[in-house]
Amino acid sequence: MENEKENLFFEPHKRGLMKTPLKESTAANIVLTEIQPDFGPLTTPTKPKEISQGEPWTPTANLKMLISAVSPEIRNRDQKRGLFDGRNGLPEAKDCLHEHLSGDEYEKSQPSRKEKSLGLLCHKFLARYPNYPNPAVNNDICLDEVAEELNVERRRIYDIVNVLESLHMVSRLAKNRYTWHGRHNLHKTLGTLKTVGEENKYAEQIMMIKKREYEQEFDFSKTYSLEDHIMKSNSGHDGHADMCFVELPGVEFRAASVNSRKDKSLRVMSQKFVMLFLVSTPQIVSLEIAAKILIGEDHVEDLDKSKFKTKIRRLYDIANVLSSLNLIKKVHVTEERGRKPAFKWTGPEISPNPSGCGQVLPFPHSDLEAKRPSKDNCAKNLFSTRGKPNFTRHPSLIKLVKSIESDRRKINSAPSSPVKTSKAESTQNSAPFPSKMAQLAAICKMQLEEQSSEPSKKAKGQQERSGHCKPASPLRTLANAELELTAPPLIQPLGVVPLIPSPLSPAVPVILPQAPSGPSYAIYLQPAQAQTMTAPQGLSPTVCPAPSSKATRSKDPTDATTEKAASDAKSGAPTRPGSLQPVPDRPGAKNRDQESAGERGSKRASMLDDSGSKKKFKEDLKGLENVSATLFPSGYLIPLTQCSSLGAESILSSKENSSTLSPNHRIYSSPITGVIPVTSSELTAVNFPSFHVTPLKLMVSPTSVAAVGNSPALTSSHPVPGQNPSSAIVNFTLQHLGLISPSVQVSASPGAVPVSPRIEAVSVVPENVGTQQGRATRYDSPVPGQNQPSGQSVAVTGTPQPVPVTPKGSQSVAESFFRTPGGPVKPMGASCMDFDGANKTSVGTLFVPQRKLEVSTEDGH
DNA sequence: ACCTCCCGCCATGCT
DNA sequence: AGCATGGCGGGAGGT
Repeated sequence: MENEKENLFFEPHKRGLMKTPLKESTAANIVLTEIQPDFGPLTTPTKPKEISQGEPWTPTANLKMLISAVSPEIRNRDQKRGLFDGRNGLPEAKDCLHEHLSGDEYEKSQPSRKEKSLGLLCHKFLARYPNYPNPAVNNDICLDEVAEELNVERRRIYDIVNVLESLHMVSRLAKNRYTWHGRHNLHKTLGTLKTVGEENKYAEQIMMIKKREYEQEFDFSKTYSLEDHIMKSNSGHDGHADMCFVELPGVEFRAASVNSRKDKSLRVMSQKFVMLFLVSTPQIVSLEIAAKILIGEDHVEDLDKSKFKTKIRRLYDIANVLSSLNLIKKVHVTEERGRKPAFKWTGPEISPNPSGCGQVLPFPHSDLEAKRPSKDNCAKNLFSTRGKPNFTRHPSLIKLVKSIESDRRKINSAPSSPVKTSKAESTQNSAPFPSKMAQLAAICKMQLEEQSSEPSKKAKGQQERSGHCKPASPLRTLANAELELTAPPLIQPLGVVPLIPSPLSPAVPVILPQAPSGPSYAIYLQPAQAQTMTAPQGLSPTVCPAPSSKATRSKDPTDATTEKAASDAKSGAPTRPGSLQPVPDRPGAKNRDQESAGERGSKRASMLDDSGSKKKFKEDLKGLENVSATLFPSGYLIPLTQCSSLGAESILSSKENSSTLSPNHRIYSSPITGVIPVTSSELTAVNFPSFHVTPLKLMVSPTSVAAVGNSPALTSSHPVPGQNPSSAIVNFTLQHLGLISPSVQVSASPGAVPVSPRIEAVSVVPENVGTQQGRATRYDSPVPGQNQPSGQSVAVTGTPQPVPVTPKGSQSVAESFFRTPGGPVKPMGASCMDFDGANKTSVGTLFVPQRKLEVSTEDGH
């Protein structure tokens, strides 16, 4: 197991390389490996499924047990696998299954549709890689391999990868090969997307559409005009930009070039979709609106139903992936008309600028930087070369890029012939499975241990793992070590943590004392994930406000808090491992290097021009700068001391979520999934285009409320293990932080509680994301148990605890702070990045709808 | 009956 | 031509 862990942590892709060691771990793995070769899908195997079945579950019996416990379905799978294991011919195996199992049984054994969901698949996928991979290692992803390991058709992997690519979490390296960047670039990417979104006036478009709709309700004639209006406007200036794929500095190109094909595609749609969240005040976007806007861009004119339908389908695909990343959460917005599916942004708040202050990209750039105000400057100063500008790729540029890339690819691809590797890697299977196992285990663990007192330990363990650092592995590089070290501190709950004085000190041994406090784990895991994990089980910390709140329910907010925490956890979860970690790494440095920085730089430079349009950034940035400065002078701040960490987290979290927006926003912004923006203005603005300003009532379901309450701070603050922090505390904290408005308190009762005067009736019902289940662990999970009992480690990830309050912000914060490109030091940039948002805001404010808006989060289905 | 969205056909475009 | 990508929408599972 250890080996596996190491491998996993270090470099996911490496696993393939590492495989050998992995194999050792389990005989089964070996078998799989051997078997796989037979398949010999040099080309892309059409149906990995078969293959996969055999492979995946090699993991330890313990894990299996856990998993089985978790789900009967899983159990069935295992059974199947067992059958397969022996076999060389998959078909035969299947037959056997059929024979052995009665029709019903067989059917049962068949994974249900849910099990095949893209969200779950994405979770599995994500579990294979660390949120913050060590750049030094090559984190290559072989699509074939992954498809096999996950037992899905490659087509599905493309869906996931395309979305991840849109976020620059992966980049195409060559045919069949992608490089995993994890979340290193995420913040930056989001910043860029936000900027682009602003440029495109998405917020305005949203408002227009809403307005239009609103009007339509009573007046058809108007509708059209409005629509046309909107559409035109959109298509007009923005249209062009929209079509382009927004690239990030370090990561992007290949994909685009490769895919020059259709820039609209899932990738672009994904980016646009994300932009909508980033620019809208409430950060809640309904599918309907998103689809309209996306269609509008392409073809304003026809809102053809079929087209709309197709768009919606795609959006679901994208949403599933984003949900798995804990960036969004499914909610329902209820308006007069009825209830509409929508998604709420649960990711970090982002400043308009390319966030990456010191981030990742080393390439110098120009325009963007120049434009960028302080943030960028900060980044620049800190890292001269680094600030990468973001830009939208211009079609014209694409060709150039392509040629360049093609050359590069040729080079890259040659070596890569994926197939073989994959097989070889197949060995990895062990790894992958472990991850799965880990996830499952994590879930189980969470359930079992929710209440266990040791969360902190687990967390630590997980953290390390998650961090992709392999705990004991000799392999670790300093960087990793640093990461690990830093990460934990950040992550850990305020109270809990100990140790490492500062993230900066890399030398410090990673092991954190695991305090009994539960929260610690929360830290590791990003809230979002945590949630996810839980949710599936029904544990849903988030969901159940009541339990969490028990401590003190004095205010509903508490409950809300819980939810939030959960949601946060979810959101954070993906990141968990790394999220907190301060990864000093320079993301992708390696990869980049491989790619030829020079090319990129040049490309980018050219790109910059294109992107150059973003003057907005500057403005935004300015605002952000101020904010950031105010909030956190420097990333350094973050000595992980408990106290400090808490403060930082809270702050950060609040920042992120609320982002730049006005104070009001903060409240809303809270990562909490269900949370509804308390502030009436924001909500109204976004949601309701209506011009009339009317006070709205916010109806918050308990859950949602709970969510509100959850603030990262809380999480961090509460050392208490799994249990939710007392609601009172939470409330206090939140309020204190500004996450929640005092007025907002949430009531436990299911009924909605009027929050702000303005809001008349907004009810939020938390829905859990469908995928929640699998999410839990990522990378960490895979390794069941090195040091810790397998279960524990897993648990960390998945801790179901309801309240793990990891603040989203914490994650982001951590990232920003730690991420110093060069090293530990990167104060300014990070800080800058995180806090931005204040300035922007709100177009939406304009309209205050009289309508009532209800936002409900779905609990797990 | 509606919401989701899996599944896989088949177009597209690179090699 | 062969293969990698991925657009697309039928249609089915879930609720």
